[in-house]
Amino acid sequence: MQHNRASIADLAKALQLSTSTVSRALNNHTTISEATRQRVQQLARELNYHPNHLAASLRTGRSKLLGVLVPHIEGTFFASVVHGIETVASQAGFRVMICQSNEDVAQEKSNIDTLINAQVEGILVSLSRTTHDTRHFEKVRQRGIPLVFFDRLLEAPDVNAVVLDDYQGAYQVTTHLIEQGCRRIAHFAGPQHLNIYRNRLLGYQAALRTYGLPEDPTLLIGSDMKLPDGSAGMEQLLALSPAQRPDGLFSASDFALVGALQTLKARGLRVPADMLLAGFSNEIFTSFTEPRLTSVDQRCEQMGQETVRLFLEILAVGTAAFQPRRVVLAPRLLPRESSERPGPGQV
Amino acid sequence: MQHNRASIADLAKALQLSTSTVSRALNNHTTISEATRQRVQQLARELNYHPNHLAASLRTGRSKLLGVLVPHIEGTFFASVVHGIETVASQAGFRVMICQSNEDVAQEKSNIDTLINAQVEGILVSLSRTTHDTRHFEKVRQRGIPLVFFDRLLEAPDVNAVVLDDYQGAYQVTTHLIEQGCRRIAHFAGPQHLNIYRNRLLGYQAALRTYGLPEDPTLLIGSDMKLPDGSAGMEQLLALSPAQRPDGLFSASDFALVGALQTLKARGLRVPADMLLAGFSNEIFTSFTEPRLTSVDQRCEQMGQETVRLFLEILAVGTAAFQPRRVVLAPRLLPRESSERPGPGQV
DNA sequence: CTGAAAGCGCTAACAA
DNA sequence: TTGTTAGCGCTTTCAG
Repeated sequence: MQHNRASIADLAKALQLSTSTVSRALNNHTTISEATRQRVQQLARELNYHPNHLAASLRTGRSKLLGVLVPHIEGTFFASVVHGIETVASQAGFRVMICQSNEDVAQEKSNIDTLINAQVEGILVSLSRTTHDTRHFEKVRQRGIPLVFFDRLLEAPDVNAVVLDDYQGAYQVTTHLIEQGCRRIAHFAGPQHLNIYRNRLLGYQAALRTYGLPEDPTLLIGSDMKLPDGSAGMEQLLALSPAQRPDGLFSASDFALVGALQTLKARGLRVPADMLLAGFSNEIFTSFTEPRLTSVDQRCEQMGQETVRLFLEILAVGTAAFQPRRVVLAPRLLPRESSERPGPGQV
Repeated sequence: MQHNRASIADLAKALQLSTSTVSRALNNHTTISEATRQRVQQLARELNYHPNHLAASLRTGRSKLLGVLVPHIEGTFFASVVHGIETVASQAGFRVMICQSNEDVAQEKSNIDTLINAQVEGILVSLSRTTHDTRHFEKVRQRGIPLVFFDRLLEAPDVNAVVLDDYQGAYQVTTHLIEQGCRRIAHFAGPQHLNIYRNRLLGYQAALRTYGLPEDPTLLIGSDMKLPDGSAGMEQLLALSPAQRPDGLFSASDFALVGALQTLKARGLRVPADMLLAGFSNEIFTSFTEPRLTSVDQRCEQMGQETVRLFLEILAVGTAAFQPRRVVLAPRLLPRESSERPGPGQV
């Protein structure tokens, strides 16, 4: 007992009991006398006993470990989703193991191995930006480990997933801009192999069609959605002839939107007087800029919670028997100053 | 092999070898023939073999697991520190288990248990805001588990820690404000039982003394450092008589500073014309506000990296033998528009 | 270079 | 209600 690490065997010896009895007492089994239970738990406290989860997991085949694989945890979105995941997971007695792919497929692959080796009972994943196929998830299926995607995924028939209705969110925000008077709305689109950016583009286009507005390809700018991409995109838009210049912008990312805003200001243009702006994700800073930026809430916490719930369902039913399901969350438009129709009293 | 989960025993049987030989082959032991090694690794690949870390850890007594306990992962700071931790940890072959205390001592306590039970080989921790004593870390010491604090800690003689020189950072930023012309500088201070906020206050006071400026208690406002606290604090400052009103503000948190900025603007005051502002932490949004906010870089990534390095050192030397050490990182002042001396040409 | 055997700490039949 | 026994998958002496 070099380091004061008592084991069940230690307790058993000290109390003249068998290890099984001690184990049962510690786990509050029903088939144990109250007296023994008390004695055991008392001594456990005194000796500062801590169960060895490794050993228990190995024996039971249940690690009570849940793997989470995200592109990164910077920014509001993934941090909040992870928070939602932890809340529900810990309620269900699961510990969570978080891995970051850093938007890199290679790391995503090796993280999958790490999680499998750690014997997680399930994997919750949001794909990296550089992931174009999901063959590396085959081994997860093969092993019968429940797999649930959230937010970012590759379309496939039989996947479990929790996603935001990005199409609907984009449709709403675009409609909002139109109703505020915009007629030429630009769109900053993200990598189209990712469902989220594709759906945001589709929602944008659908809204234009609904209102009979033309889709002008010069107003559609694809990028990686970082802040500098937004600045560059806006430069591109401002280079257009006055007739071609948009009166509104819907960016699929708040970061790119801030870049656009900064460029507009640097050029002496005003928001919303000269152009209306709207983004996506409701990053914390959208309320800190001037003007505050209209955005779409992605239900981050709820997404995390639902993802775990879906995992728990699969676990209960069994991977083989479970009918793959997709949970779709409703987005929420958050109109702010950046998309307020310039009043008649203004210049 | 219900789920295609091959074990060493399976490989051994298939190859007519002993499990020990297979184990050695998989772990690239030297005492193994190249031919056998190839055969084993080949089959392992074919059967999609994944080692069971649980079993290996149980046997070797080395989990290769590192516990990280943070108040939360929202915001730039902790997310970046965690990133730094993961980088160095994974290089050293450690997996990382992240727990969030949600700024709650009770959760901090139970997280400690979780980590101990998971058999982590070390614990890296930044204290929750509600932690006033560290008795719950006693069991970590008792078990001889290396313990390293970072950023937030309670002063004690024998702790291992990696911290920013908050005193120096505060001293620099306050000096900067003074050099920009401020004579009455307010300070938003955080909970004083936390080293970081105490040291920031001390640095602020030291700078005032250096320049012979009086310390006016009406300019010192303590709070929880959230955004609304900053708004309230600024209300309080603006309620002062013109003679008492400060011409500069150093907030120990960027969030509170944004609150202050918003209140100033709402009252029709301008920054930096009417008041100079500076914060701490270099949150991402400090570059998104108008004006951009002066802040102090906390070396987040580096802090994470150094914390792991210190842990690895302790692990190498042994907890008992290791002479507790404190690593202090140098802050970096980032002057931005919010603290630019109002030029003579301005109103 | 390879094999036999023991055991990490725990749980769960089965037996008493 | 408690004890006996076996074994989860792996590593590691010790022997050959």
